[in-house]
Amino acid sequence: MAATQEEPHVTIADRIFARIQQEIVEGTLKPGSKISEPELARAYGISRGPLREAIGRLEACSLVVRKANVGARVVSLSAEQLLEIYHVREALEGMAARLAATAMSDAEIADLVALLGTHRQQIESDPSHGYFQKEGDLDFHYRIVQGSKNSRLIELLCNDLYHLVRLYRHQFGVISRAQRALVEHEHIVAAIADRDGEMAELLMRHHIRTTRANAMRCIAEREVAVAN
Amino acid sequence: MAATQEEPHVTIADRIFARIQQEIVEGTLKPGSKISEPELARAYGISRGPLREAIGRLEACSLVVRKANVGARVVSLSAEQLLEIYHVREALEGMAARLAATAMSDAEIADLVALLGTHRQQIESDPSHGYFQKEGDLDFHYRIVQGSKNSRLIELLCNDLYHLVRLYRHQFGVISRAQRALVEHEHIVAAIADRDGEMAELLMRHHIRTTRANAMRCIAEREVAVAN
DNA sequence: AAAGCAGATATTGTCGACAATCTGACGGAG
DNA sequence: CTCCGTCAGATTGTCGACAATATCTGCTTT
Repeated sequence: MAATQEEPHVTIADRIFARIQQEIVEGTLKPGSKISEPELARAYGISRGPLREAIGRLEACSLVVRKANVGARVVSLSAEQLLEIYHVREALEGMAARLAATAMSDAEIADLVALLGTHRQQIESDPSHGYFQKEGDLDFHYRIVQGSKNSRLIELLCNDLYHLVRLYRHQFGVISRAQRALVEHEHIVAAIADRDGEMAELLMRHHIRTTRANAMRCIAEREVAVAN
Repeated sequence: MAATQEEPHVTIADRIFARIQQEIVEGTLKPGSKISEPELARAYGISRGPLREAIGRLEACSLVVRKANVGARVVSLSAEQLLEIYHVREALEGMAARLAATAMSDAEIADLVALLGTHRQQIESDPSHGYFQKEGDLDFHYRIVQGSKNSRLIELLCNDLYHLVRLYRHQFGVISRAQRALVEHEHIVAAIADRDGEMAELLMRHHIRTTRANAMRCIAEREVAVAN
């Protein structure tokens, strides 16, 4: 007996859901494009039953929007909707940081410090940073949320919002400010290591507000570029 | 043309979803009880297809939990899970109050003041308060969230979390402290009327923390009562 | 020529049936 | 007597087909 391992018994709907989710997040299925049930069912060699269930779950994490008798389309985020998401992120991740400050074990905090160490190394060796830091940034936030030990918070952020975040990073070409973000990450971890939840929340919220401002600036620049 | 009225074209799955949701929240379907697909399909005179879709949506707002090849059961909240929900509520509703302080119109604020007036009247005329204030409390929170004008916040709180809140109020017999809650509500509205988002958030978070403490106390008392 | 209507086509919503899996009972071995 | 394997019943997962609705095409009308 390896452990109390509960085989989740993966179903077709599970596989299709994960697959379409990945294709949406990575941009293979572009925002605004139609999700045709017969077409996808043929493409994946499955029936429409499991496919519809998968689409339902995608709708639940707002990766697709569906209208009755019309069909589903990949979500296309407007700048306003993105702002709304950032407000939710600020609230939820702030709380996550606060909880993590008391819920994380010393070992987990040490791991987090080590992670930031590799990020710093990565940035100093390659100042052009670019792609890595994007995922590295999410990796950091992911760990903080996990550290809160609040299952509902974890599900909301890791299963829903982060996919949306990754999606819009593809949709709008948001470039992350790696060095400044890393410094802010280090401050947050320092507060958690101090077991100062109040400070961790304040720093996290400030960090996300800053990230939001950066994203909004990128989008505004992109829009004038498109207008030309 | 009456207006830009978009007929949402209600489907069977929509009706069944709303119906089961109501039965769960109101306690007709008790926590932990099994959701049998053949049984409910016969009871409602529909096929298993729309019913399964409805169950999927109920799972998305965590009113039921489902295991593959086993089935779905009405969610049964533990005290720990309830605590987690309160942390999420504190974060989200705090943000909602902050946003409402700048997003609500003067007319909406006036309506809110009027609502609290009726609550005060109700309480002073009937100090035993009891049932009414429960729904009155949710009504207040509901309006604040709507006032944030943040559609994602509105959906998270009004479509998901509030149903869970109403459910656990039935599951555990939590009695609300009407007078103190009303005073706190009035302070929050005062901050919103002052357009002081920072203060509105602080007061709302404090209010929810107090509510949480009250709920936890009620549950603890109930558990010793059950133990006897 | 543009707008509006009618029919054809395709897609979504719904249904009943079949296959895979879980649950519980029965019987036998230790 | 307890524990394990086997089998029957029921339930969930999946499939293909039918009905209801939306979309597109082409024609008529002003």
